[in-house]
Amino acid sequence: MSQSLDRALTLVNQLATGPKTLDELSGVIGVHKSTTLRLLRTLESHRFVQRDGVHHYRLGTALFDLANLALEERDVRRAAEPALRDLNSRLGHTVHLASYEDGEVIYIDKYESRHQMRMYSRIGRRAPLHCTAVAKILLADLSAPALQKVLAGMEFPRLTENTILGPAAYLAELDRVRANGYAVDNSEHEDFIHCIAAPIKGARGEVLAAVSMSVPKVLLDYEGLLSHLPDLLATAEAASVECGYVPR
Amino acid sequence: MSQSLDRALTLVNQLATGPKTLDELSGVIGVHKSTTLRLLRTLESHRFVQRDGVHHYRLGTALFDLANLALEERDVRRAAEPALRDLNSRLGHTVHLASYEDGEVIYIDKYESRHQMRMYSRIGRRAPLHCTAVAKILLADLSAPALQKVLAGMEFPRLTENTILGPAAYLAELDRVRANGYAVDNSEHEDFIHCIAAPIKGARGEVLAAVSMSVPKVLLDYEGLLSHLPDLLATAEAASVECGYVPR
DNA sequence: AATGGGAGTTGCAAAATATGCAACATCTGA
DNA sequence: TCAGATGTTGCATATTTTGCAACTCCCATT
Repeated sequence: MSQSLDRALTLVNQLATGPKTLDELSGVIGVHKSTTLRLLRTLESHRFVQRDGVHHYRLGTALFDLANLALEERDVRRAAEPALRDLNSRLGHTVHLASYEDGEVIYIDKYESRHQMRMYSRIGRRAPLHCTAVAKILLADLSAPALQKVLAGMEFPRLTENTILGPAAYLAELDRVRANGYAVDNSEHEDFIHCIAAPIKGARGEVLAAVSMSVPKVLLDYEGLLSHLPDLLATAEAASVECGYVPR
Repeated sequence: MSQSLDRALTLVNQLATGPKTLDELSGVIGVHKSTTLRLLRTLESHRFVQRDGVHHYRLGTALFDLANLALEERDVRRAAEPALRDLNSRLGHTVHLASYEDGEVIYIDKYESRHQMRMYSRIGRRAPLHCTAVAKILLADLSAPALQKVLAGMEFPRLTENTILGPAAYLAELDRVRANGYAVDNSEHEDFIHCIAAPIKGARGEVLAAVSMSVPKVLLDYEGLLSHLPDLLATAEAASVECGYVPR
């Protein structure tokens, strides 16, 4: 649509593979080197590229600034939406997005089950800390002192016969979560529902939010639920990438 | 130089402050909205911007990719050079750049003192772990198990009367380094030289390298050396930013 | 020191490209 | 259904980009 802009962006992409000379770059976009030079100078004036001594151009610092600004701007909810919606529409189960705020875990988004049986939960509502998979994911990422503080205020009411009942068992569970990279709620909250959750990460690898899938036991037994883990983890990774996370 | 490119880059910069509508963006660059639309579409085709539902454009994921590629491409030595050269030329003292590689600390760059007395050191040479400021910086960032492993193979030969002589004292020193954000070598290596060092960090806050300034005691006493800490830390931060680090 | 080659830079004229316009399309809310 | 706001397209115009060729600068080689 805009030729010169298109060429310039192609140059930037090319520079991503390493520093290049003026002639190399001219070859890539197939124009005269004077044309390339003028494009590079404009890019340079916006700090998109910089000269690397003589004879070489490379990506400039504006990219870092922009990427970081974009990250601040971008909120998890919106960035994760396509991946979560996809998971929800493919499997038809309830998908929740939750985030940690100041000692609490809050549901910030929800994609309804396509089945009859629906979960009682609402955006904005707090998730119980001791018996939900999302809370386990989010608390597992806290620093030791922050976790201790939260733990000090936690209660462990028995809700089902699987409910984790005390700090020691809960800490051990968090260790498993960290080791596995996912969390489960094996009917610890309600007898008839179980749930798996995975972390959505940001550019620095920090956990921004947790995504979970909740399924009534009548539809899928525990083993069947766990078989969806790779799918859930892939969903979480796709959402993470949208939030600036770099896999591996 | 290239008008349309310049306008497009201005748009990208503008979008960094948050999602904008077509009309807002047209206003910023002062052209007809159809022109803006065409620029945005080209940017969109390169994933530099993306449509945020309707009515809004925001920065796209290409920025993340490019920023990360730029980081991999960019090596510390080259990225840190301007800042280090500046420090060296302003103060005239020896500046070293060192990095941690597989249990060892290696000098990867050096800017010579402008004074008569020069340090015996060479690029590519290993720095002693127990008595140099750069090693303290780099080891202080290791994970606990990695540090233990290095510590197991460390020796603590007495080189001066200030040399740290055992693992316990060394670990305590590393705690101080972490707390302070800088390290010193208070004549622990050679009687007549002392030294301060600071970390150069990458995009995820990890320590990529350490920069140090070494000064003969006859030129500057210990207090005088420490008075240069703010300058050294500013230098390290400038180099860090070049490596993708985001302050605060 | 002179020479030659490679890389970068500039002015200019030609022409391809980007632009504004106005008409049209689409969506939202009354 | 309509009004208004926002987004989109075709087209003629002229502005902007382009390639060219000449020139400079820097380095390496003789």
